Amino acid sequence: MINILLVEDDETLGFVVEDNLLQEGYCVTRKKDGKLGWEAFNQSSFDICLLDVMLPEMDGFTLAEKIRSAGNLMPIIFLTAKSLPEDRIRGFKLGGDDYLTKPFSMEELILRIEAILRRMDVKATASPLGISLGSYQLDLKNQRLTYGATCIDLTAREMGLLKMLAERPNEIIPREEILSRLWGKNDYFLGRSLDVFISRLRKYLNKDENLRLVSVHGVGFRLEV
Amino acid sequence: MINILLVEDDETLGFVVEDNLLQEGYCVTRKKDGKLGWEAFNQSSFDICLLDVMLPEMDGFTLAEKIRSAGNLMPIIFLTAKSLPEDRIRGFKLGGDDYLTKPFSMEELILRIEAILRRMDVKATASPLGISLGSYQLDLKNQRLTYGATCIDLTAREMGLLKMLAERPNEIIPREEILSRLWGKNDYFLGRSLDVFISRLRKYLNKDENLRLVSVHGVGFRLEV
DNA sequence: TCCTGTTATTAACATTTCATTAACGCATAA
DNA sequence: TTATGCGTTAATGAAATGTTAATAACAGGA
Repeated sequence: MINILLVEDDETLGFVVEDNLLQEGYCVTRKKDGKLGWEAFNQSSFDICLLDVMLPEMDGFTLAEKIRSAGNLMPIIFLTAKSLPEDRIRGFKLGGDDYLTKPFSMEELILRIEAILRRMDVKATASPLGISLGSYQLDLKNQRLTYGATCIDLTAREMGLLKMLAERPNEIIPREEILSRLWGKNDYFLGRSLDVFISRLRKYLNKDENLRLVSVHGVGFRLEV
Repeated sequence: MINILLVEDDETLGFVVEDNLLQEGYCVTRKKDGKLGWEAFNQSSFDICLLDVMLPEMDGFTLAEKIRSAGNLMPIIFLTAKSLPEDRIRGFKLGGDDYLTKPFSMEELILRIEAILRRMDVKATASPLGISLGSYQLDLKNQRLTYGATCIDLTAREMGLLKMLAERPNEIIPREEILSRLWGKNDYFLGRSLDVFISRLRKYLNKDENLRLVSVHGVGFRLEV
């Protein structure tokens, strides 16, 4: 379980960020000013900090300095409205830290968090490193599909295709979209190639009765769970 | 034993610093340019870095960035002739780093090193001197691989590669990442060179049945334990 | 400087892997 | 029915990798 300390005074933004992170499977502690953030930091242990820069009581940079001078090297991501001069940014990045200028997309924030956790080699076994598919488990990191004790190593393309289908289950993914995203172009032969892969995935997935890879004639494919 | 990586091109200054640190009981590895420093970083493990900023081949900041983006949070002290703007300094300090303007006294340098090590004290024990690999033991310090009574002396590259694989066992390490971190660039021939090393490591590791160095076609390699 | 041993790289050839293409049969829709 | 789309298996060929040997680069010593 990954613990995140979020210090943000804006109620709306804070709620949105917290909510999204919770949905991603992270454990979030939210504080409304620097002082409360500092107290929270001292009371339990976190894996990563998200600090707003402009905060009441104690600004984000000062809080970060206190955390650092307490000997803690945990990664910090600053959320800031004003853009910073280039060399200051560079300084932060050297420290293993990062910063995001508001407004930012949650997608972007989550990507950065994941990147940092990966860099820190945190064994984030509970996060989106796998997708469960019925009684199967798709291991994105190791590019393999496990079913009980048995596991099937997938090729890069098989993985890409299955991931694409599994990310949007019970939804038609158009052939056109698959081809353009995975193959980059869309001609007759690549279309046939896709069919070969679909056929193979069906074979891999046939252990689970209530997992069907259905084709929608003339449109695309749907992975039903 | 505290390992220090010192990257300094000035022969005189480098010698003086190294000598003083040795007398203080530290273990020092000295390199003459950024590129060599980066290689050294990848080949063994250090507790702290002293980087000159102005270096041939690759400057100190760039080297620090590479170290950080390799996921390493070890403290870095920059040795610099030019003084830096205030907010840049602040950025470095947030990162647990520090900087000294030349000329500096050895006394001052040693005080800063001690201060940083004290701050890190909690984590000081975390620097691994060896990695166990099934029934093998990888001795980072002596750069050798032991299996029962027998031991194999590894070359620097063999060590760097095996270390990289062993640090993240059961996980695919992309060819691309290996080449860019260990070799610094990624062309066809270096790729073949990597294959030669993989082949050799397999030979070294074939005593232990349940230790497999698997290749993932088109992606990279995985060391399974 | 010239050796000499060590190590990394390149060459050369064998082998494996995998996406694509081919081939044939069935299903679907007009 | 007929044309087209899809399912499946097998054949093909290009690219990636495995392996061994030859060469190049390099450091250290005589």
